[in-house]
Amino acid sequence: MDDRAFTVRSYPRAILHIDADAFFTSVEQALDPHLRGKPVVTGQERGIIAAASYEAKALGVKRGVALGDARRICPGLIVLPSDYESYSLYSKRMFNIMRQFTPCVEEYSVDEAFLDITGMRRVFRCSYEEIGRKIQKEIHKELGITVSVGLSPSKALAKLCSKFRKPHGFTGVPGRYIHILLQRTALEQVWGFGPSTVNLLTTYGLKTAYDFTVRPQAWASGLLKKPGREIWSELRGDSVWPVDTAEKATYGSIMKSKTFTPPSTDKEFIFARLVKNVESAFMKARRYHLRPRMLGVVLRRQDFRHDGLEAKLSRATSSTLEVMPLIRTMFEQLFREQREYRATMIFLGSLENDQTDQFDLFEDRLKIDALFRVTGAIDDINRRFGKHAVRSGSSLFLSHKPDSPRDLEHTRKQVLFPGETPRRRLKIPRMGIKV
DNA sequence: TCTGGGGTCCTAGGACCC
DNA sequence: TCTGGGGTCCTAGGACCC
Repeated sequence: MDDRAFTVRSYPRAILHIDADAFFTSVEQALDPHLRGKPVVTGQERGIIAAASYEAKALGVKRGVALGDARRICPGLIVLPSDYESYSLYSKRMFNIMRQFTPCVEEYSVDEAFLDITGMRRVFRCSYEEIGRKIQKEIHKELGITVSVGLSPSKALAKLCSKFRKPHGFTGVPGRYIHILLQRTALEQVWGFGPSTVNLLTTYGLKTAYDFTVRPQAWASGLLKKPGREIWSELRGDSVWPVDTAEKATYGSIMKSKTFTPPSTDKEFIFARLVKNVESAFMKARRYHLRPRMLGVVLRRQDFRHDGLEAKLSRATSSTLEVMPLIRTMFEQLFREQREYRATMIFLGSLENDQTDQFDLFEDRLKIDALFRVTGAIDDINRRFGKHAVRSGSSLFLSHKPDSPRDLEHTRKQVLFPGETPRRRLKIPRMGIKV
C-alpha cells in the first residue's frame, strides 16, 4: 500500500476565540434582573474592583480601582462580593454549549476558549463566520450573557480579533486581510508580548505587530527565542499553537496569599494569616493528591517589596502539622519588628504525586501515619462545616526551638522577585516531626 | 501600570558524569 | 595544576498569562 494515499494536505486552520464580555458582572446581571443596565462591580472582599460591568466602565470605573474612589466617581455603584461558584458554573455551561458545535474546545480561562472548527463548514453547511455567530447566539439565548468572537487562521490572530469589537462583537480576519489587522495592532496588544518585550522591540524602531512580522523569522527567533519565533508564525497566519483540549488535572505549583487592610506590624496576627494560607494551600494539595518538596514563605511589605525564604524538604509531605515548625522558623527569620506588612504568601513547589510514596528508612513511619490521620480528619470536618472550621492554633508552634545542629544541613536561598538582588543566605533547620 | 490572587513556560548556566 | 570533549539533569530567575 502506498502511504502517500493517506497523506492529508494541510489546510489553513479556522480558529475561534470566544471571550465573555465583563464575565463576572455579566453573570451577576444574568442571575439578578434588577442589576441589568446598571453599573455593577465585583470585588467587595478585596477593596478593589475585580470586574466592572459595561455600564460601570462607561462611567469611568475601571478594574483595579479602590472601592472608595469608585464610589466617589460613581455614586450609584452597586458593589458585590465575588461569587466564584456561580462564575465557574456559568463557565462550564458556556463551554458545554461550545462543545455542541465541536469537541475541539480549549478552556483557556474561566471566561475564554479557543475552538478549532477547521472542516466544520461541511458539517453545518455554512461558513465559519456563521458557525461563530451561531455559537454566540446560543450562549446569549441559553445563559443571558454576551461573548465576543474572533475568527482567524491562528490562535494569536483569533485572540486579536475577539478584542477588536467588544462587547458582543464578531470579527473575522481571513488570511488575505491579516496585514491590515496587524497594522492596526500595537505591539503591547499581541498575546505574549509583555512590557519588557515591547520595550526591547521599541528600541529597534518597531511600533505595530505588522512591523514585527515583516522582519525575518530568524531575527525574531534570535532576539526572542522560541516564543518570538512562534508568535511570528502565529501572527502571519501559520498556526503553531494547537487547540489543546486536554483537561487540566494537576498543578505544578500551588500558591496562597492574602492581603489585609490596613497593614499590620502585629507579629502574631501576621503569622496567623500565614498559617491560614498554609492550611488552604495544603488542603488544595491534598485534594489533588500532591505533596510539595519545596516551600516558599513571603511577607509582602507595605512599600510593596517582599521578603521571602525558600526551603527544600528532605521528603515531600502533605501534612500541614508536620511542616508547621519549619514555617514558624522561616517566619521568624523574615519578620522584622516595627515593619509594616500587608500580605503573606505561601508557595508549594516541586509537587510530587501521592502515589510515589517514598519514606526514608530512618523516618518514624508510625508517627507519620498518625499525622496523616489527624490531617485527614481535619479535612473532613472542614469539608462539612466550611473551610477554616478547624485550624491549627498558631500558638501551638510558638514554643518551637530550632533542631539540633546536625539538622542544619540544607542551605536555604532567599526567594527573589523581579528587580531584587540577594541580600543574605540563610540556613533553616529541616523540619522535625513533633507530635 | 501604583500593586489582587493565581498560575505556566522557557533558558542559561552550573553540577556531575564519562 | 592544567588540559579534552561531550552529554544529561537540575535549578534559578525571567517573562508572560488571566
